Amino acid sequence: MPELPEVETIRCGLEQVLPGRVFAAVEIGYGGSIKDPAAADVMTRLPGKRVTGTGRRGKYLQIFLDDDSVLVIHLRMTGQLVFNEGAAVTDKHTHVVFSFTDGSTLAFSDIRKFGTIWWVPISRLDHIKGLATLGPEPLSADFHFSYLNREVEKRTVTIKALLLNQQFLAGLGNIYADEILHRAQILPQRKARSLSRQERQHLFSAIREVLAEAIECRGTSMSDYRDSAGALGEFQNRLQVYGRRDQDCPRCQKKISRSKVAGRGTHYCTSCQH
DNA sequence: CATTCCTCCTGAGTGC
DNA sequence: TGCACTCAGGAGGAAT
Repeated sequence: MPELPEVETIRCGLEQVLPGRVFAAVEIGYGGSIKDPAAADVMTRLPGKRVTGTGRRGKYLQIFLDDDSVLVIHLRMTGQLVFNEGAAVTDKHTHVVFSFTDGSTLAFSDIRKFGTIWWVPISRLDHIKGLATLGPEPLSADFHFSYLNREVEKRTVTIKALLLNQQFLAGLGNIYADEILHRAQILPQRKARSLSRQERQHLFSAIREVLAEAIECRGTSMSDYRDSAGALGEFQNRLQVYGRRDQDCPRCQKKISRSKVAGRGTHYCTSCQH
């Protein structure tokens, strides 16, 4: 599932190829992927617009256009966004294909159809609710220890639930929440406010370290994730707990546990996480 | 306001 | 082999 490192990897790939290209056509196989405006509007009005750059907030990918509008794409669980210098490689899960005037294409595919595309003026970006209410970017200076310390203190939920809350912090999903808590040696079912000051500091560092390493590895390809060139990431080879139920903990060699926490399948080591 | 539950969707896995 | 069933999960919205 694409989380911050995967979306950032895709953004980085698109930044290399999209700026300067001009949309020529939009083919829509499943209009449900386009939330706003109506799919027909995108088909008639997007052609002629030129890409000026790319951006990302949390798991929201942004493609900026020369009329001060922006395409916003959220891949949710199984979405993929693949650029091709020629015709798109499509299957029954390809829902939208953007073509550029030079014959190149950008294909949006999504098995579970949870992924969403918006096209809005930059001035109306805050009408996308999930985007408007996002917490700080974990790798930016907006995210600092005193913020985490303050937020953790006032929450009654488990620390796993808090890490998954996009309003607390932008971009974490199920995989990295588990990996971060393992690195910080904190059990996911702990109440957020029960963490000691030292645990909060370990957590703060773990968030930034795990995300930075995952970006360096170009993301985690457990199942569906591919980068903008259709290539796999590498971080699945570095996972310590996620998807490793009953295997040995790399830190202490005890068996990894899995149970449901915050409604999500959650992986942890009862021996070295406390 | 904070939190929990339900919903969207399809493919993979399980049991019979 | 086929069928019914459960599970996986991001996030919006309803319910509590």
